Amino acid sequence: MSIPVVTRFAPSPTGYLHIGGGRTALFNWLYARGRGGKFLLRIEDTDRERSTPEATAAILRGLTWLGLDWDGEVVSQFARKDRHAEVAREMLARGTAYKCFSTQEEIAAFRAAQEAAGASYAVFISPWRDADPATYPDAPYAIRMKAPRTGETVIEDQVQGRVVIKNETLDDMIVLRSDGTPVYMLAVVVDDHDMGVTHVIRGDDHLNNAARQQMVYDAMGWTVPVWAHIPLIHGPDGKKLSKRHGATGVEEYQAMGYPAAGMRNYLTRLGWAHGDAEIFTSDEAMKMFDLSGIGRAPARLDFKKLENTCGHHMAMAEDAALLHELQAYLTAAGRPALTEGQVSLMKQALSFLKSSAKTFPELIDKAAFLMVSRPIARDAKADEALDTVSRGILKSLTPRLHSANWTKEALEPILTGIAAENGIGFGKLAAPLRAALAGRTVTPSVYDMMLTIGREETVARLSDAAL
RNA sequence: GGCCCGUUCGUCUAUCGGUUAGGACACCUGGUUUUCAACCAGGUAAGAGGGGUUCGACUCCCCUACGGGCUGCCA
Repeated sequence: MSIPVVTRFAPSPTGYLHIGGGRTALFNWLYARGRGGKFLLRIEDTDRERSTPEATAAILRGLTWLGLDWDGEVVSQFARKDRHAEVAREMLARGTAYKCFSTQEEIAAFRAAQEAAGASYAVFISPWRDADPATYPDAPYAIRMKAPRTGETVIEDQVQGRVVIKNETLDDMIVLRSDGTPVYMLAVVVDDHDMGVTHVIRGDDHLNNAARQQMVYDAMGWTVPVWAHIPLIHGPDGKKLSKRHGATGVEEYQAMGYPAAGMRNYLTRLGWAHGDAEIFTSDEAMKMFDLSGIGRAPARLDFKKLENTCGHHMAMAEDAALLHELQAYLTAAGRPALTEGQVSLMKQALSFLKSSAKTFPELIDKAAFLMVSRPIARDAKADEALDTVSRGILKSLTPRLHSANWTKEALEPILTGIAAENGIGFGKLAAPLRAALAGRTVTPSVYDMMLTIGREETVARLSDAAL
């Protein structure tokens, strides 16, 4: 009987949800959900200067769009500052931390002197580390962890393997600032411990930090969680992902019209693999997901593959759900909402539209024929397709549509018949039909369009064009 | 500067000492077709470089190069 898995995502609310953060959250979510565990959310808002409620809201929106639901209340790290300070005091009492009266000026001077001497970087060891409390001045002090100076700290990482850090390369990190506020490194450990986090899955920019955090666990006699430091995501050029690569915020992807299921699938496969599995649902991903499948090298974003993956999910989606997401997309992208009439037409059209669209903008574009109203504006190519001969054919076609059953089976012989009578292939007939029905020459199948808009509208559009 | 991590087709990756190095995206060719797409079939394409270890290395070790991270009273 193993302990239930508890994972967490702990972003800093200093901006939107970064795509890399989204993937980190996704991995934590998949791992927990696939094992009947819990996935918690904690906002690391201890930096009061940079943290904003807007950023927190944006992060929550991003996670929600991605479909990553968390358990329980969102924890504010800042709100727990007293608890953090309490632990710092306990470390003091246990003798695993000490009061350091060195001022920031003194520390800066030490580093400057090191640099001036041309010496290689040296860790700062506070002179108060082993000082007699009797010598303590009546001055503000910070609390520093009394870290081991010899030996090594070993991080058994599920992704990176066994990482050995020599203790002499680490300084005695401050756990409580002289103003009494806790430092991030302490806060994470205390929070993760108090929240019962069993698996810490996060970016590998924290790999080195893990050593110092592990020292805090040891100092408090707490159980060290399972570590899994995952590589960061890079831009297409292999450099760290930044604004110049284009979209870095999760919400930007929503606004670009990628379906969330496709996004999840793509992000899951970015830096993680399970044999040849490429296209899968979230349920399937939960079953397959494991830490051992995570790669150690940073992955690059590939929009082409993202689109392809999204195309599969678009086609897999259920019409009703897809319609909802389409409407959410229109809102997110600031595009006009569907009218009631368009919604009902869309319900019929989705079944064939979704099979070939990869994104919502593409879906909308293919649905142009049901978004327009008479008189239908035509582009240049559509005008070209409606030459005199074609108009004549359309004119002769409309009467036959009045009595026809409105099914593809009934319509097909009528259209092919008209084409044959005029000695042209069906392709030649389809062009003016597209032009008449949609005002453009690139459209879904003419049958699909006719069936969707119905007899009355079809005849009206054809008559308009035949004039 | 020090320490840590990484490097298989253009991209995401499989491989866990012995394979014609597999799959997916992209690309190219052909097919299907009512346009675009989708779809089907086929093809081009990879172990950063150099040393070891071994009967045998993509796989293990070392060096170099390149990329990334950490090195704060930031998170």
